[in-house]
Amino acid sequence: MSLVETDDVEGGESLSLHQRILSDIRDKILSGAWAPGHRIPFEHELTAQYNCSRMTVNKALSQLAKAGLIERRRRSGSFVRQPQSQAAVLELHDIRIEVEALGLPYRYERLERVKRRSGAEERALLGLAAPGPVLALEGLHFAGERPFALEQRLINLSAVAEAGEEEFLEIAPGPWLIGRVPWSEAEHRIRAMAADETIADALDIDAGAPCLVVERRTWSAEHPVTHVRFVYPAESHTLVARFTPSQG
Amino acid sequence: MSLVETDDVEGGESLSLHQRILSDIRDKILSGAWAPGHRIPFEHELTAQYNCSRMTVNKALSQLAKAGLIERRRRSGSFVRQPQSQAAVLELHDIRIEVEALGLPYRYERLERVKRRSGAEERALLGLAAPGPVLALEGLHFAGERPFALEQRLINLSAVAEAGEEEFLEIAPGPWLIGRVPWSEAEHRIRAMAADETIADALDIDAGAPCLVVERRTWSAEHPVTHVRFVYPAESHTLVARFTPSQG
DNA sequence: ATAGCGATTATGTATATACATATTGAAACG
DNA sequence: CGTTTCAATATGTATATACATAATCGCTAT
Repeated sequence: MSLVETDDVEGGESLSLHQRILSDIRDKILSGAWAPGHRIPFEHELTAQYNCSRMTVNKALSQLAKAGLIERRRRSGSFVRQPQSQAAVLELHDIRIEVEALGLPYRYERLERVKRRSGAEERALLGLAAPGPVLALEGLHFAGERPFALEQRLINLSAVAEAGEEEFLEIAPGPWLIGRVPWSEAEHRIRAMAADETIADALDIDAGAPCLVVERRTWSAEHPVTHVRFVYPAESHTLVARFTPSQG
Repeated sequence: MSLVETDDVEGGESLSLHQRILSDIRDKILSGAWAPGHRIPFEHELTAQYNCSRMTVNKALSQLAKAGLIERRRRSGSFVRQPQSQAAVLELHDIRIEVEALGLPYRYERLERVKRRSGAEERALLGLAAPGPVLALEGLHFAGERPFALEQRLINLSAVAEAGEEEFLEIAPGPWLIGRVPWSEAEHRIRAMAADETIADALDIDAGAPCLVVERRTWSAEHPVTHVRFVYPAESHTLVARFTPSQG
C-alpha cells in the first residue's frame, strides 16, 4: 500500500499529502466544478485515488468540514455546502502601528482618568451584572500634530486590579492590557456617527462631521475586561479586511 | 493502553479526547496560567497524562498551532505564542436577512443598469489589468418603506458572462452572484462618509449626514468578480463582529 | 578553544487497524 | 400495508507503529 506510484508528476511541490488532497478538493469547489450539493467522493474512493490511507483522506476532509466548505453526513457521504458563509477575518491593528505605517510620529495623550463605581450605563457597556469599581479613561492618539483617534475606555477593575495603579499618561491602555490580560472573547461594533461637540473639539473637526466609530468589548474567561470606543474622523480612517472563505 | 482509567470524573461532557486536551490547554493559556513563552508539556508527557496515544495529543496541539495560540519547534517543544493576533471574524450578512431580522418587509429595487467597457476608475475598483465589459448596477434595499441601504456595484462580465443577461430588477445582485460564483478571496473596506447629493437623495436623508460605507471586492480563483459599495445611513446600521482568538 | 560530527530528541506525516455511531435501505413481521 | 428490525455503510475517533526531518547537545579531533 505504500508503493507511492509517482504517477502524479503534476504537483511536484512540497505539500504534504493531506494538504494536497485538501487543496485539490477546495479548488474543485471554488472553481465551481463541484457545485453546492455535489457529493464528494467517499473516503474510500479518495483512498484509492490517491493511493493512501483513510486517515490521510480523513484529515483533509475533516479540515474542509471545519472550514465550512463541505458538510459530512454519516452513511451518506460528504457534500459541498450551499452558501459560502461570508466570514471575514478582520484585523484591528494597534493604532501606534497604524500611525507609524503612515510614516507619521505617534503620540498618546491622556485627557481624563477617573476611578469610580460603575453606573447602570457603564455596566451595560461592559456587560457587568453587578456594580463594581471601574476605571474610566479618555485619551487622544496623535499622528504627527493632528488628532488621529479619540479613545474612550472603561476597564473593569474587578478583573484587572493592577490597572487601578497605572496612570496611562503617555502609554495607551490598549497595548498595556494586551500584554497583561489574555482575551478569550471580544465583540466589535462598527458604525458611523456625526461628531458631537465633545468629539469635534477633541478631534479638531467640525461638529456634525462624519466619524467612524469602532467599539470593542473584551472578555477574559467569562469576565468582562474592558469596553473601548475609538472615534476616527471619516477622512483619516478605513478599516480593511482581506480574507478567504476557508483556511487552506 | 486502553484501560481508560476513568479517574477524571470532572469533565463528564461528550467531548472527544483530543478536543478535551485542546480546550484544557487553551484554557490554561487564556487564563494566563501559562504565560506567553511558557513551554507546553511534550507530546509524550501529555500522552502519559491523558493516558492516550501520541496521535491524539498531536491532533490537539496541531490545531492549537494552526489557530496561532502556540508555536511548535522541533526538538524544543511547543510554546505559548507571544502576542494575540487580534483577528476578528466579521460576518457580513445578507441584507435581506438583516432586514427581515428586524421584523420589517424587505424589498430590492433597481435604480440603474448599464453595460459598458470599463474605464480607468472602474478597472481600479475591480482590480482589473485590462479594459473589458462590465455591468454597472445601482439599487436600493428597503426595510419597509424606508431605504435601508444603497448599493453601487460593478460586475466583471469577463468573469461572469451570464450576469449580462440578468435584469436585476427585483433580485439583488449579491444573492444572485453568491449562488453562481464561488468566491475565493475578498476584501472589505469600511469607512464613514458624509452623504453627497446623490446618496442623500436615494436614501432620503440630509446631504452631509454621516453614512457607513462598506466596500467589498471579490475574486474567484484570481479573477476579479465584483466590486460593491453599500451605503447605510448612520442611524440604521451597525456592523457587529463577535469572535474568539482561536477556533476551539 | 572551536569547528565538525554524530547521537538524541521532539515534532511531522503517514499507515494499518479497530471499534463506535449514525443513518439508510431492505427484509421480516404483525 | 405499515411498522419494526437488522445489516450494510460512511464517517468519527482512537491506537500502535514507522520513518522523516529539524534542532540541539555533547563529544572528538584539529
